[in-house]
Amino acid sequence: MQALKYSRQRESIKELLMARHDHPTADMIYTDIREIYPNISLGTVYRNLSLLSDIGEIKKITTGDGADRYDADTHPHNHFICRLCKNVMDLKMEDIGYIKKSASKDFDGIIEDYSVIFYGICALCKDCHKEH
Amino acid sequence: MQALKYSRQRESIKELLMARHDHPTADMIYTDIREIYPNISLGTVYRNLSLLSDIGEIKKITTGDGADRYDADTHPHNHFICRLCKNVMDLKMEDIGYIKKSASKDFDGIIEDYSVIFYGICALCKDCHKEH
DNA sequence: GTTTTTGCAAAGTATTTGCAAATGG
DNA sequence: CCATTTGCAAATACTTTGCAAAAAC
Repeated sequence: MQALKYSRQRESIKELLMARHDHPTADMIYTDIREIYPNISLGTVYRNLSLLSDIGEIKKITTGDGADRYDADTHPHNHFICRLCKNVMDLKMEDIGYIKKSASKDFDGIIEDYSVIFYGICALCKDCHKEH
Repeated sequence: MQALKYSRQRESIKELLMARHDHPTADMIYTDIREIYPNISLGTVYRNLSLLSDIGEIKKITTGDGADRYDADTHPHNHFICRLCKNVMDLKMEDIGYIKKSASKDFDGIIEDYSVIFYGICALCKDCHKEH
């Protein structure tokens, strides 16, 4: 039975993640957190991101291209990834939670969760024909 | 400009993928295809899966846990992943293509595509309380 | 004959893990 | 003190790549 003990590193990772909204990778977080804890290791960052994700305090976003991203916003919302600049952004759109019911309808198992990612070209890349 | 040349290996990979519906990984395909082409290399499998995916003949499924899966069925449909047995299965459900319109509504960029994955416990794992 | 594809091996990413030392409760 | 977490380094998992030879056209 594993009791959770406080750690400054974990706290700092979560704070950092709550302060930004660009869905950073473990490595981006590692780089930033080193300014506060210069000796923190990448392994610790990965371990804490996994742990926070397991207990539901953050969300892992698997993009299908490169490293996983992390998001401190656990409210139901969807993401968009620009195929040019690769930025991961929040999408403002109406709730589509009912697709879960839709999926459950003729299914014998249990649908617990779902994740949606939209792909395309972001506003900036659309206008400039280059990456951002 | 790159012209596409026939290759038996590529053809075989596509046939194999069309014959099965379990969304295999590159490595599973590699193992199977070796019974036909014992000298095929894993690199060739990866290269062809990428190529087929790029030209839209197959679909890559990124699961967020382990290797990517591949699917020869390119019709719009959604997938379910059991968090116990990790199987990736097709979901029979009504079309939810309108979430794309929903996402486009207040978005300045271009939504080209989307992918949905449902997570939970499959019927078999639900009944047996163990993996399959 | 020129271009594309292959097999092989090596390299490249992303992530996890073993372990002794440090920290938390 | 005992359990958990850390830093470090090594290991692992997955995928891509350089290159000379083979195959396609």
